Amino acid sequence: MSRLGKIESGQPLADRRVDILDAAARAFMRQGFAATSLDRVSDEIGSTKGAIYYYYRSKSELFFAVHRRGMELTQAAIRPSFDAKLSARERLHGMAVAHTILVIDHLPYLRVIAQGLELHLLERTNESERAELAEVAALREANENLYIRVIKDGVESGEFRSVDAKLAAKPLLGALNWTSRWYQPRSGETQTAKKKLAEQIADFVVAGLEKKK
Amino acid sequence: MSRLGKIESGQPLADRRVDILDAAARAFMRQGFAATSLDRVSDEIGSTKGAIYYYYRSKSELFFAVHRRGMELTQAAIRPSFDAKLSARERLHGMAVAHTILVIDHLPYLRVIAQGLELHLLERTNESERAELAEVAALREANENLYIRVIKDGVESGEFRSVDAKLAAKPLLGALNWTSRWYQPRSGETQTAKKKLAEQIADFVVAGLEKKK
DNA sequence: GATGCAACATACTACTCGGTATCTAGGGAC
DNA sequence: GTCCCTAGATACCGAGTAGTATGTTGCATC
Repeated sequence: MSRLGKIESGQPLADRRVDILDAAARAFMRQGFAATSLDRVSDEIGSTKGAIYYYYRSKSELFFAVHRRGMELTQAAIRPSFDAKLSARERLHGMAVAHTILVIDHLPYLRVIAQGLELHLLERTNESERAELAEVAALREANENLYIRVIKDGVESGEFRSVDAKLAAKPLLGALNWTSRWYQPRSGETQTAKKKLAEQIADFVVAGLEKKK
Repeated sequence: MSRLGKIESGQPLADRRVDILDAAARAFMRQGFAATSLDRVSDEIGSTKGAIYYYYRSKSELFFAVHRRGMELTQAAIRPSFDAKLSARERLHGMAVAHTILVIDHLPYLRVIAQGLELHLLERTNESERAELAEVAALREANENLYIRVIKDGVESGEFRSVDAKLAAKPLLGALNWTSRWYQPRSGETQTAKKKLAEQIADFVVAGLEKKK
């Protein structure tokens, strides 16, 4: 069997890749890129560095993979509300709720991407890493663009104040992403409790744009 | 004296301390704590590691000093508006404007504290570092409390929606702190341009709390 | 003009960690 | 039962770096 494919008895290869990625996300969340050692990451799955290097070619490739996964999760979470046939206000509200619940449910990935790719990676990298970096940046931009577009829609429809959508998206995303920094997972938190929290944050960002009337 | 430094009777010692702190803030901003080497920091002021260790006892002490300075700057920036005898709405607006302008004017310090103290420092530290960490956390809380109190005031006066002030402060601070992540210094940016940007962000966070009427 | 101290510079040590090269268990295929 | 490939484990190296121990320079004071 060639690269990533399953064969009988489950999908061992894909599973191990995911195990490693999850462990890396947790480690990067807690300690950041530089302070995280691959020995620690492999310890967490009861394995050694050899396992990681079997699936990933370098530490930074693993880091980028965490970022990409986080971005894709985000896109998947907010897309449906963005595409819904509703008012801009309701679409934005739905995006913000979904975004916040995503942060809660996938905290390691979302906190890592909220921390950002550390900039020194930009400087001394080879060509392939530079390409991955560009890809991750493009994914980030794609997510941001969904918010920019819905803000524009709301301005044009008269639901929102007359703001510069690109600029307005910044504090809006800040409010949402910040959740990954202060939220502490509560064991046994109900789905309704999560949703209530998400609604309050969504109310805040939507109200920040709405016209007073 | 050989190196650039004191000439006559100024406060050479305090100046050098500030030089080092500024260089450290810039380095920590760009690369984070773990990836920043003290050799690099000292290079930036045309000096060597010996100079740093003359003024600071460890790398983490230097890191904490950057944090403390950032917190103190923040407190100093938002205090006046908090204390002003105005409506809660106007006080919060003033705080947010001052906060944002501070971020722009002291980006290295503010971005470092927005990144947060990396959590692995919490784990394996000695007693004195633990104490400094507690102090920095207290300063952070003090700043957040100013926002919480003004939100409460606004709720009680009926200017703001009936929100949980502690919870509402989170996305609000996220919107403000996020500026340190996306803002790129423009050489020759005018004071009015900065203020215009700050006003728009302040409008957003205030509107997020206000009652529609 | 010898002494003392402040303000560093220099040299060195101990240790961590990314990456690599090599080894190995185990399960199909024949 | 031999081959062989997958999925790692183990051992190792070299670079980078926090912290330290010691050297050095210039000014101030007597």
